[in-house]
Amino acid sequence: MARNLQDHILQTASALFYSQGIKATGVDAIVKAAGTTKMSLYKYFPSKDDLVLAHLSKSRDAMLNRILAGVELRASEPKQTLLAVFAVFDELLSSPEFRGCPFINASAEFAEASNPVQLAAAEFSDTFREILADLARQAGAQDPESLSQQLSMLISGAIVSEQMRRQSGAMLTAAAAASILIEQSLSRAEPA
Amino acid sequence: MARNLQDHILQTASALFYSQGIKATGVDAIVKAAGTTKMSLYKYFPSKDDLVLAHLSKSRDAMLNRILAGVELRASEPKQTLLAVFAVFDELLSSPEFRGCPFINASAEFAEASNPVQLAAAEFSDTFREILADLARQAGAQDPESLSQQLSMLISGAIVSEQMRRQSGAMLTAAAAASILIEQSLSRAEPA
DNA sequence: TTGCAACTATACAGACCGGTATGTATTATT
DNA sequence: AATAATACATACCGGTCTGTATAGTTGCAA
Repeated sequence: MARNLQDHILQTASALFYSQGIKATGVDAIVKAAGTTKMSLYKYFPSKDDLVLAHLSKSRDAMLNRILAGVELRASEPKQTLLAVFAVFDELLSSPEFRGCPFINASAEFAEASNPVQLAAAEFSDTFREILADLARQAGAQDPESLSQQLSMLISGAIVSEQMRRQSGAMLTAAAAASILIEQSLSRAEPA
Repeated sequence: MARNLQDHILQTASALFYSQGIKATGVDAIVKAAGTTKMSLYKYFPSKDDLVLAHLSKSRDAMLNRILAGVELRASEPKQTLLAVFAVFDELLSSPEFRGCPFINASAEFAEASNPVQLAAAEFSDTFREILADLARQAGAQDPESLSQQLSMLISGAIVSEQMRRQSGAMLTAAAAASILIEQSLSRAEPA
């Protein structure tokens, strides 16, 4: 199952952090769930904080890969490519394991602005927006920066909405709004 | 300053819960900040959970009052009334004490779906959406439910965006998107 | 077979958590 | 002056937290 113990511990911790929250998950619980011992855990991760940051890094990579793969899979005309991002997130929200965005949640759990967890969350947020901005630019949007920020806010909003009330179809409603905003931005960008 | 001790304790706790997070704020810290003792705190709030729920209830009332007052203050034509909500939130985001939405953050801190904190957060979210839906209905929107969900998602999204990166002007960008969505919804609602 | 590294088992340190017990000072009411 | 309510002071409880120390076990390789 786990090629090496370090990965196995990280994977176990990651699942617990996401499903129960980071502060709510003790090291003992991780050790028990992973079927290992504290000594082994602390061998690979010198502190819980290191483990938390590794979890966020892993989540970051998984999320970005999933988005890029989904976009590539559904890629067609420019507008549909942007909407493909919403389809990817709609899949995520539909999973019974969905428990919100790991970065939004982590940002809420660790309040101090200087905390490394906050920085990791902010960095992911920026990267995601840049991806959207690139897609918007390729689609020929009038103001790719604004459009990407708006689409990213719709997605974040749909995530927290779905987190509070499941099966609300939030991401589809968000996609409908996105469609209108994209249309506007593309039509205004056409030269006369 | 504090007319009675109970209010004073709640106010102190509320500020700490919001600024540092709920789980990160211990009872001892609240007692110390309020200049009182544990015994007095536990007289009025039988458990920390009770204090947390009181904090959310207080935040709920404060937030709803602020929104309604802001809307009434800026009320003019229907569309501007909806956009007034965004102006209220832009004010909130501009405060140096801003640390995100108390309910989104609380929802992230307490993961279990059945937790009373989750229920309080969901209830606020619903109430807020109903207010937006009423305004959208009064404005003559084509589909007030969808529009209100979209506007609410833009606002939540702008809040988390601003939480991760301050001074990003997220709420103004959200308002621009809202303006487009409102326009569309109103124009489509006009009978031919 | 010996040796070594990875891993396990378990106990513990020290701090902090929410919550309680006991007793005292202050103030208002009667 | 007697009583009752309110708040304070302080010490303590059991439990949990992150992190460490010590010792035993396994498996593989020379």
